[in-house]
Amino acid sequence: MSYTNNLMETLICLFTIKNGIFQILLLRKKSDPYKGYWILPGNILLDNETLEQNVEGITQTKIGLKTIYKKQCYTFSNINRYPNKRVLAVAYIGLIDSSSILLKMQEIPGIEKKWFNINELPKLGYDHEIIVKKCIERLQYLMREPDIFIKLFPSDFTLPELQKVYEQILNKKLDRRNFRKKIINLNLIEDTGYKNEIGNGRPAKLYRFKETFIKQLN
Amino acid sequence: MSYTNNLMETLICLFTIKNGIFQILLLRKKSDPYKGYWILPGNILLDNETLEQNVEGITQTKIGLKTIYKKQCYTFSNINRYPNKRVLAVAYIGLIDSSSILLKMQEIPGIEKKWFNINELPKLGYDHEIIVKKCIERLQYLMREPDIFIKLFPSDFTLPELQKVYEQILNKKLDRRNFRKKIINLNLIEDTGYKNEIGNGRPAKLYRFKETFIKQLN
DNA sequence: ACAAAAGTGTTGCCAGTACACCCATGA
DNA sequence: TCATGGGTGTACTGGCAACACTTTTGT
Repeated sequence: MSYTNNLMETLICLFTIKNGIFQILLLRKKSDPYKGYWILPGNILLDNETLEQNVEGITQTKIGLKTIYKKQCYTFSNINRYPNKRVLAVAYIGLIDSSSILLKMQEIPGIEKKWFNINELPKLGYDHEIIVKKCIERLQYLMREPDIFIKLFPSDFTLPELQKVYEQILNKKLDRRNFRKKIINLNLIEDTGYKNEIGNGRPAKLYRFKETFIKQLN
Repeated sequence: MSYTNNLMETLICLFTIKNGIFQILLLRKKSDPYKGYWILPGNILLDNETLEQNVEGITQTKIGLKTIYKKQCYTFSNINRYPNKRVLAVAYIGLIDSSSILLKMQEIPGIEKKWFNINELPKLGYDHEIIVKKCIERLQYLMREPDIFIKLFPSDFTLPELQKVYEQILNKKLDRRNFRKKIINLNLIEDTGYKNEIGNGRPAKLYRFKETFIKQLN
């Protein structure tokens, strides 16, 4: 019974939508324990930084991005979540849109990272599967706020694309007409006048976030 | 730069309704730093316990209750939230009803505790004022779920009493007729047939939680 | 009788849901 | 011309908000 060895780590569940699919970023573990497994990006908390600073550090040194939108999710404290030593974990949800990934995410030497379809997760190391599950639950909750999707989703986009995002995250089918009505009534997006020309069938209208909406986010 | 000294504490914002007033339990700090200040009940996390076990420990040894309803709220990590050393805090919301306090809460030698009206908080030690604020915000959120009030509120009760609870926690006036309609439509409570005889004016009907509702909570 | 607080009903509005047909494009 | 997927309107429902008068008690 002592209290000198409570290490603390932060973990990031970084979500995005790539090619219309809800995905999460995982890193390949290069050393034991769990060598070869995929795990969440994370880091041990240092004495002289806050959790948020630590998350920023992970973002830059392990993910290869300058900054991400993030929200604290939950703190995990099972005794045996780590082999050999006691480590608590504070999980953060991170959100990023796919065009920011393309434009801004750098490769980092020695780090193997990969986006996984949320329905096709590999076997994860540690208790990270539980942590991912909790973060998804919280994200479903966050999606009640209608302005979250701008974090996940780039301009320009079509409403069918956006609907598929909601359907994947909330894990249920939505009615097309009702969805359109709801999103358009939010008054956050506008028609660009352009159309998405790819794919079968009638081309979908391209929408963008309104300037006023983007501004008020900063 | 090291990571051996990250102490961790849990803190409990224990809320109740006493005499119709929304209150929080604070303890008097007996030693420096912040000697004489009021602070949240808390404890340093040990190696061999989870956060929840630690909260249970506080509940029993510092508050004098066997168990409480609790929910993790948020983890605080400002570098200077503690003088001299670095301590992170995981805040929990606790809820208890006033008749459980009367029947079950024990005095503990050496501990001075007191319930404070939420609008008349004394000067708090550490960053506990910020933590209380965050927990109240989360509680307002929790109150959206209509079954939370059973944790805070004993049977039997009158609807005007219950309404005052909501008004205090949500910090706004509610319409009496609409409030009654909403609560009664939840179908969670029933008329006892008795009336509250004290006070001026027309006596209010006494309600109780339905058996079926109480059962499904366990 | 009057002061004080509790109880009660109606209406309008908005958000959510269910549901079926037409439109634009590529093959 | 047909297959594919996108776009649109209407009607119903339930929850929420606004609002004023009557009832029961103690003094």
